[in-house]
Amino acid sequence: MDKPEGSSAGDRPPRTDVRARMVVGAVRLLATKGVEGTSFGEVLKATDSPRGSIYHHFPGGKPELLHAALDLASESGLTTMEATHGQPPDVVVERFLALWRLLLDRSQLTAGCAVMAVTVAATDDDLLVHAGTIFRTWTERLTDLFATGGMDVDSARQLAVIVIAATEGAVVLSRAERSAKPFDDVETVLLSMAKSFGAR
Amino acid sequence: MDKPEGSSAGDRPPRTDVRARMVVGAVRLLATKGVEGTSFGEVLKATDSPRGSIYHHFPGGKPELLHAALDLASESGLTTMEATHGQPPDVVVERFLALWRLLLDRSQLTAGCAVMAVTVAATDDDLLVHAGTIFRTWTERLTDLFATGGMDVDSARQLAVIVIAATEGAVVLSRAERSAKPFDDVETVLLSMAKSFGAR
DNA sequence: GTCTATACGAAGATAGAC
DNA sequence: GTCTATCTTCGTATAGAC
Repeated sequence: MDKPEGSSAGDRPPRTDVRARMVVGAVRLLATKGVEGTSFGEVLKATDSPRGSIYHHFPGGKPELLHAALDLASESGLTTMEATHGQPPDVVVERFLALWRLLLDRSQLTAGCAVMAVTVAATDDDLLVHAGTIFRTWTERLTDLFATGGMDVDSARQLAVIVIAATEGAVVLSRAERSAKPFDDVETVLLSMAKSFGAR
Repeated sequence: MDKPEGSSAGDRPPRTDVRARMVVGAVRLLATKGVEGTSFGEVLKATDSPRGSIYHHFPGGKPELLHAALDLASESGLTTMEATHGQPPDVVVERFLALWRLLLDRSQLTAGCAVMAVTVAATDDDLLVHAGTIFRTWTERLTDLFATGGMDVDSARQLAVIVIAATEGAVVLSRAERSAKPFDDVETVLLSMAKSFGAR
């Protein structure tokens, strides 16, 4: 996980990876404390990064950091989805939900979705558009997977949208209520839905 | 809720209502700009209130303002629900969705849910608990309405949770994507669900 | 009940040394 | 590439006059 820190020629770049660490930290902070709580100070403290390198790695300041965090969050969702290619709809739904359950479990119900955090804070217009693009991409990807799994396109899109909306909402409910129950209930309903939808 | 503060007996209180205006403004700001954007400065500007009266009306400072905003948001949801007492589940769902659609329409897709905004920002523990209580209360109330409408209690609770989760999520998606389509899709699915659930 | 003035700290951002 | 120092803006909060 750490760098070789090579010396001579032909070697890999120094790879301090401070930037990457900061982006990961930003995603985590967004998920747990929102945009407000994702100050450079907090990111630095959480990732043990040198203060002097903030504007070296992020000349665009905080917006650039947030955009980078959105990209990372987006990818992590997409990666999970790709892994379910070829599976039937209910399995795709199950895996998608498992990603979020893992987030809730590991954080002891203190973390949510970084993309949602940015959407809700909505300070910057560019950031809102970026978040919207991510949600749209997720929806399209899920739709494709459901269609590949045998569903007709209209049903596939409807299922994709409600899976994403309900999951995002469920994460918020479980976080606020400090209980996994809302998430469990939503999971039960979504799974049975995917099965009956899949029949079409 | 407020104290008479009167001098002599029987007279109406001065009713400047500055406090009430500020709370309404705070709810709106929370829904559109999140906790970060709901500074006293913004609230004052938005509600055209006198700066000097902030700590007169809210001795507890910003947390007190946010708690008051949560209470108001909670009530507005509950009021809408009460109005559907005795109706069948799909009508209850329809009315609940109509409340959120109105919010999206009137704000031209720029507003979301104030309770969610507080949950996601999660600065203060008391505020998170308060938000959780509201979600739980909404869920219980919806469950009652569905049960009264003829559903068995387990189905009623499951339907209540997914309606709230999916609606909250749909509002976020539509806001971020600047399109009512995600909300429309979720509405379609939830309504057909309420109908088939209602049969049990 | 509302005003002004002000203290205080946090956060974003820049400049120049090392 | 990282450091320190500094500037500015903003938001919360208090004090005391009107």
